[in-house]
Amino acid sequence: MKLKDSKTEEVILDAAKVVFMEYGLYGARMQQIADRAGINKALLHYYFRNKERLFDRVFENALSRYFQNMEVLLDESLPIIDRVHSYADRFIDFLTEYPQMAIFLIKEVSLNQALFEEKVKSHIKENPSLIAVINHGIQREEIQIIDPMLFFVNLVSLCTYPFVARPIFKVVAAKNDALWGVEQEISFRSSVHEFINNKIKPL
Amino acid sequence: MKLKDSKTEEVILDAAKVVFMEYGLYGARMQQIADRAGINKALLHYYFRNKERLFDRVFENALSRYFQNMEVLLDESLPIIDRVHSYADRFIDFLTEYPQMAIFLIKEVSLNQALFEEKVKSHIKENPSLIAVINHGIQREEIQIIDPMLFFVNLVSLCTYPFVARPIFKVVAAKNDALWGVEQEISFRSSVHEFINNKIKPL
DNA sequence: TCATGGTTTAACCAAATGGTTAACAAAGGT
DNA sequence: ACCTTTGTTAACCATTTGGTTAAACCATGA
Repeated sequence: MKLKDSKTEEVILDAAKVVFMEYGLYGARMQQIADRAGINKALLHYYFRNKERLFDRVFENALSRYFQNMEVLLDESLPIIDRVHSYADRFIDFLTEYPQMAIFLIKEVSLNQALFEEKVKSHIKENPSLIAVINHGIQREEIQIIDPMLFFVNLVSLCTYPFVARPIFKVVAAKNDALWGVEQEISFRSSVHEFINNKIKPL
Repeated sequence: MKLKDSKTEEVILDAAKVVFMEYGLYGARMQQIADRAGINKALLHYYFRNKERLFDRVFENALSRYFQNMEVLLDESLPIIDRVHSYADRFIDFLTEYPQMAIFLIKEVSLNQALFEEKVKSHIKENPSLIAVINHGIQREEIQIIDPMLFFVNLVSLCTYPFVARPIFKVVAAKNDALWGVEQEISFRSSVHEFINNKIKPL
């Protein structure tokens, strides 16, 4: 028998994404998700059994997106330093498109670190890691960098935290008659690339 | 009649701090707080009327602590660049002592930005701002810096995000046979100071 | 010692919430 | 037309949870 090719599942996932992103696993309400999806609450359970399973799916999708932007690192045709610059750009692109994603990950990870580690491990196995690529570049004597892990942390911090703490920065900016918004995106990006150039020395 | 100088209020606030920090306003349970404080749940309401008021007190305390470390900036006896370095150190000291504080602020701010702005405004009025101090230094031609607001965002990102995303970084580090923990604190601090020195030019 | 009033508790309540059930609608195969 | 499977809903249930109440507790001043 042919199944009714219902879009319901997708509609639910979309709604759940929005609600979970904003309120987290505990804060989100099943009724709220059902309302946003325009369906009866029981349908949520019909499709996803329970809240946690629904959340898992949303979280899994978010994680996929989060790791998707790492693929640039594999492009062997580019010098490593270019790949790092692209990586940073993709990272910022990604966060510009899904600004809540970072904070969503942070929030849930801080609540349930074990679950996160389990979920991330499979992704991390399939995906290239910036650090591995850098280490490879060092071994091939293509680049020089003091501490790859520290570089990674610094870089990701520079890229991510402005999105995570945007509301805080907005208040601070307003207080100081400074600007902080889309207008600053270009100089923000430049500052990240400048940081990369300061840290990675081509040989 | 003399009031029993009860420490109950303080005991409750301590317990509430821990629970709210971990689970946030919505995730925290009054019973959980009462249990941790070793008292009856009704006492919470006796002292703080309701959950939101209790949360407000905890949040207010956290905010005070958060702004406390800004006082270095006012020490006119120091050159501005030294004050910035001290500011960064205090910032990291603070987050080392209260690692959950940053993520706690972020989480609650993202849920209720209006409330945060209201609460922060009073603090921000009484406290010096790094940006204001830097602007002052530029005007006095003591230092040169391209974009104070951008510098502020970059600096705070470098200092804060490693604490916010510590669980994520730990997983990444483990995957790459790298280290990320207390042992790296010194080189982490150095990287922040290095960033400051790269950006601020004394005249 | 005992009345007073702040402090603390057990028991309770109403609302919210995740989840279930049973009935119904729709759609396809025969 | 009729049956079977899938999709959808309203009504319901059990539990959780923030909050209330009334009574007990206990230090103190008279």
